[in-house]
Amino acid sequence: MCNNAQMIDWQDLHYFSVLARTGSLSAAARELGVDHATVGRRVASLEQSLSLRLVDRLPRRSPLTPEGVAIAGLAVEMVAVTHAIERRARGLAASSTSLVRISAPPAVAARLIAPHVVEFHRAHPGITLAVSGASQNAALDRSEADLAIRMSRPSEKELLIRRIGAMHFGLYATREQAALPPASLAFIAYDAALDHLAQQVWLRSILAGRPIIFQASDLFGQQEAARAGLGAAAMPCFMGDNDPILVKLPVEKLPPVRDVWLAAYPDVGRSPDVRTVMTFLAQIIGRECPLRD
Amino acid sequence: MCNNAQMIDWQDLHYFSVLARTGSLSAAARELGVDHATVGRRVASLEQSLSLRLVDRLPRRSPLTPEGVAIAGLAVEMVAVTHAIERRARGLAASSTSLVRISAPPAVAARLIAPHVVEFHRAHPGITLAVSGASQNAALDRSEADLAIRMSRPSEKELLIRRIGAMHFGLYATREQAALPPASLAFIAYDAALDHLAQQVWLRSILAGRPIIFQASDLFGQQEAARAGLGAAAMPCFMGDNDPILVKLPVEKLPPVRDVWLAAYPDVGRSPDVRTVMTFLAQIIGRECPLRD
DNA sequence: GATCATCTGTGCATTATTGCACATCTAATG
DNA sequence: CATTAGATGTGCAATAATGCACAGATGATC
Repeated sequence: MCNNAQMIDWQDLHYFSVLARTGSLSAAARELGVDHATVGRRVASLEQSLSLRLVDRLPRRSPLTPEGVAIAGLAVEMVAVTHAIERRARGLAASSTSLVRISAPPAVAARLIAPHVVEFHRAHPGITLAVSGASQNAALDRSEADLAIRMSRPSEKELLIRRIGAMHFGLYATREQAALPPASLAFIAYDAALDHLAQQVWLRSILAGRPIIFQASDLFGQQEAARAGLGAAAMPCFMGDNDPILVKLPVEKLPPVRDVWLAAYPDVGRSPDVRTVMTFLAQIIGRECPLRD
Repeated sequence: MCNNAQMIDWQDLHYFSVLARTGSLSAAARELGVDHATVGRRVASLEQSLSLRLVDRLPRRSPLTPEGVAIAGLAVEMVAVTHAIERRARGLAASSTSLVRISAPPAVAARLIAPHVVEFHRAHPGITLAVSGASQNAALDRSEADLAIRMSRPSEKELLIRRIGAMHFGLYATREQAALPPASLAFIAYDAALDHLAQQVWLRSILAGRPIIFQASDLFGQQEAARAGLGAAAMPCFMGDNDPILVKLPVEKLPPVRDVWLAAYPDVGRSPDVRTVMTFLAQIIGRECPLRD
């Protein structure tokens, strides 16, 4: 009923140990990457847990009380243990540095994932990413990939499946092409083998008698052709919007939105490395292809 | 930009160390007093921080991986340090056990605070409470009390002042009295020295020619008289509602609501013991006299 | 073999924590 | 002595963490 005497929150001890070493709430806050108010509250919480005053709060500094010095002397040991844990963890991770293989549609692999791999690796040196942009679906059941990004929901029941983004499409062309009378616009599309794709169906539905004068088997080719002024191409917004040469054209019919799915087998998905990568992918794709517009 | 490689949250380590010792999320959760889902998330968070898999998650148990055993072996040292901190803190607190003196209106002291002092002391053996129910306001500036509970807002600017409750009043009598025709009801009130109190003003406003046949200088006397069937008394709801003999009567005019204030000098209010007591009082009074109905 | 108790995982509502902005104070500097 | 920079404390909005309820799985028990 009386909640004041709860067990110590170890994170309170952590923040206190940094305050003890740095001498001020603000300096501790900078080192911890939090607000100084948070450090103040955490230390106050520790004082309540211990029923001890650890810090004299003055307007410009927060020197430790004698009791605070005593507790800080013990907390220092926890700092040492934490550093030992981090070193040990790095050693364990390095001795079995993890390879996580991702299969994704080529544009997603090259334009959404690849640009961010550097920062991911910097944060997680123990994880190596292998990103395959093959256009056919890699077989997860044969361990050709650990993670798969798909533009349609995988049907296998035993997979862990997560919807991580919504890909929006638009019609893009150069400024010169965009300035032409609409009736004289020409189009760039996939070849017939990909006529089933939602964005291809959509593109065909807005032709209104206008010609497709170039067919490519992938988006990169379509993008290059559009950039060269050949005509208008249906593209994911993350490609079109980030291309300084291209502009989005107004259209009579709403373009499609395709869900982006992330799939993995459960046993693989339990691995913390794979989960870390899943989180990273969800963040990257969620940012460029948000679930809500 | 990539948040996955944050510094370790020490509380994650804490939860992991309990999981390591107890063998299951549910057992760890019971010991920690949290939900098993919370333990699971905390351990997952630690795994992401360390980029290590610490636990094999099976449907009914969560055995440690070899890496988990290694990290748990280090985390045990943090457990030992935490216990040492707690013992040291208790020793420091006992060597200067704190007396915190509270001044409060008599009914608040006796009926709201006193019943909960046992549990407070159990949780905080290093703090002794002295609760004074004197009806005149103890002087904080002369250190007659460390904390004061007041039914009107203290006017001294230099005090820390906190509104901790809203006291509601009602008219209470025995069931037999309540069954009488309203015109024949008699009343119990304070004596004239307390005519300025809001609840006394209210009571006089609803008399409608009916008599006050008993005057008492405090609420206890009024309560006992009401319990004896003498008539109806205006009382705080926390007294009337908790008295099995009394029932609340319907009234034509809304009874008053009086704010409950907690006051202390800032230097005293910085003491963690005093703050602990302030939190306790705010909880107790906030529960019986909530700020919002 | 059926049933039950207890475990883990997850979506969503609720609660707690944190960040932000501002006020106030003080030490350092010119 | 005036000004400035940087510290702490606090109310409130925003965000994160937690609890709850439920589903599904499994080991123990009958």
